Amino acid sequence: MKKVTLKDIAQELNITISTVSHVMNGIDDISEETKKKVLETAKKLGYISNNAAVSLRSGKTFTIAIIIPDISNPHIAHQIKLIEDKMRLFKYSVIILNTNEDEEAEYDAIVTACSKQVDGILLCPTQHSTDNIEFLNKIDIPYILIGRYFSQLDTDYVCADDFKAGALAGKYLVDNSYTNPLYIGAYEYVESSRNRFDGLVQAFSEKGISLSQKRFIQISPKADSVCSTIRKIIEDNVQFDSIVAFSDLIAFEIMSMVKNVPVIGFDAICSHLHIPSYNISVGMTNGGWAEKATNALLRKIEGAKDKIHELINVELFEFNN
Amino acid sequence: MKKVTLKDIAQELNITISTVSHVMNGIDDISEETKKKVLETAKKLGYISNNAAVSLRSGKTFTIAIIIPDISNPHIAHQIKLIEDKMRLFKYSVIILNTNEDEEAEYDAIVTACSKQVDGILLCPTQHSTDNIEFLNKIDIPYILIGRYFSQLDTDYVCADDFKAGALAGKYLVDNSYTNPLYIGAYEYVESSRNRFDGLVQAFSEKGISLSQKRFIQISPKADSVCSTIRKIIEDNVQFDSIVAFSDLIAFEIMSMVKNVPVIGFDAICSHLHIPSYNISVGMTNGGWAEKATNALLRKIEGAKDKIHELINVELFEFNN
DNA sequence: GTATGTTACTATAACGTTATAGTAACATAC
DNA sequence: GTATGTTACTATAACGTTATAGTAACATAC
Repeated sequence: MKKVTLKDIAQELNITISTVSHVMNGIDDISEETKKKVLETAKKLGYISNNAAVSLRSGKTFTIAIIIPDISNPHIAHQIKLIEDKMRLFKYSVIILNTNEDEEAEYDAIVTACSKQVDGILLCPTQHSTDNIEFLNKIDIPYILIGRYFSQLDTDYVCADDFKAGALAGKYLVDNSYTNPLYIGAYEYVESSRNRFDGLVQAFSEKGISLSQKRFIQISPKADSVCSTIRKIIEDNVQFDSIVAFSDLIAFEIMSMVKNVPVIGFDAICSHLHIPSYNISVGMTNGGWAEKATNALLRKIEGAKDKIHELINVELFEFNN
Repeated sequence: MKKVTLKDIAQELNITISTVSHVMNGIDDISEETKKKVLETAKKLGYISNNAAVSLRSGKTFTIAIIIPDISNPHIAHQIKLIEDKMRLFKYSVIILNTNEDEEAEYDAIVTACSKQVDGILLCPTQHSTDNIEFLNKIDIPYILIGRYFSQLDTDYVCADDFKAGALAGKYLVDNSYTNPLYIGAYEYVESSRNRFDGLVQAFSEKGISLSQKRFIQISPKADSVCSTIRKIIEDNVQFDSIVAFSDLIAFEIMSMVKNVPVIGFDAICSHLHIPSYNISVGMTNGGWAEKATNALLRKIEGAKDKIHELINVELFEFNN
């Protein structure tokens, strides 16, 4: 890779690197004439600043890391698209790190992010334990949890209102006379999964129907596990008249196996993907947490000390494309 | 952010930074005893290497940039997931930059990538012109085109076999007695869109049916444009008995508007997203270009000089979940 | 005519590493 | 007993910036 440095510009014009640096950084103690010459020469030579050097000296990288379970989930991909677009406006770049729901991979991702000297982190945590959050606190880097939070920890977060989401799904079911739902949720540590179930239970109890904890079927979000979970339910002859799934992705898989009952998902993937199918989903309004998470992290990077606890409003969508 | 440096470790053990650096980098001229002490102290203090300093000195960042039109496209998101997973095995991190099909944004993305001193770039080009490719060549950075290539330029690329993809769609249609298809493609500069149409034409001509260029309806990939394009076709009373769309995303949108004819898309999104719907799509076999693009870029970064021209095989899928 | 301020620069060190080149202490060869 | 080799380090400079502190030349104030 060809490298043009401040030194090259300075030599060409017989001035010091300091002067060139001042021009480039808009420090206003350089004459208009010199400024113009520097800018012209920079353009002529094709100068591109060296972020490594800038970072080493100034401590800023204008880079953030987004650590998420899996960017191939369209809901996450969509949120990340919005974040990247917004961050770019503020001159930040985005490093993507997938954890695949693995706690150790998450730890490695945090270390990588720190090694890259990122200015901040957006993290959708695996939630197996709170270790990695404590690690983040120890190294004292600005971060915001996205999509999932720990009720027992006082961290900054921007998440969907999962309890309300579950309650909306529940309300839809009771209103349509489905009284025996099954909830297919993520593994027990994921609070958003539990919160959605709790909301569901609440909606039913408001109508005088009590849902047993046994209606919560736990799956791990690994390959094939939805399939095998559903197969087991059918083999065990578990009774149900409706299904609520932890996510649209899971709901879609269930819908391909179970045809005769309504399946409600979460994330409202169909609001940006025009999937030609009937789909009921509870999703966030106003573009989800992307915008608020971006703003929150930028404020944290700038040193804001207030706690950010945002629950994004949700609504139920019935898609029929 | 708390910073532990090599200096801190060296001071703690009364040795030089050089020695610590050698241990950290596995340069094998340090005694086992010292190695052990260094490693222990590094762990105790929570040392994380400073990538900015490493990069400045060594010239390597172990970071690559992926520049794509829009990561919220599930097909792209899926490929990027595979790339990130693979790159991570080789200690590389991935910066994502969306161009939104905008040539200037693409230029900015390249400049950003260079400023971040990435070791290489994977680019799915906007193809408005060849300017940005020439820019990449000028700055002489390892790069591989993904998903789209320029037939008139001798750049490295890993792409789907678009001509064959179009031919497969065409074969499916003729075999099922659809003789009057409409092709809804991307704007004219995107060669993969044109190649798919050319394949389609070829498949029909093999059966003695000649398709007019007027069957190629061009849309820009902006919001709402699919919708308005289709609406116009219907208003103009254009006759067709089948539709081939440039991508599954476009196909899905069309399917929500046009119900009575088969719509064939590309990318086989349903092979990893279990969308509960009937969908015909031509997609890449063996996981797409992710794996080969990753390998190709890594080899280029290591200095390989041979040209990489890979067309990934495609097949037609009929999904019915 | 001295003090004070402004303009437009420059000089220097430092950020945290690693590449390069060195060296003291000891071992081995003949 | 000299030459050669090996082990386990160390010394130094440099990567490309920016932060900090300076200064010469001129202008203005009273």
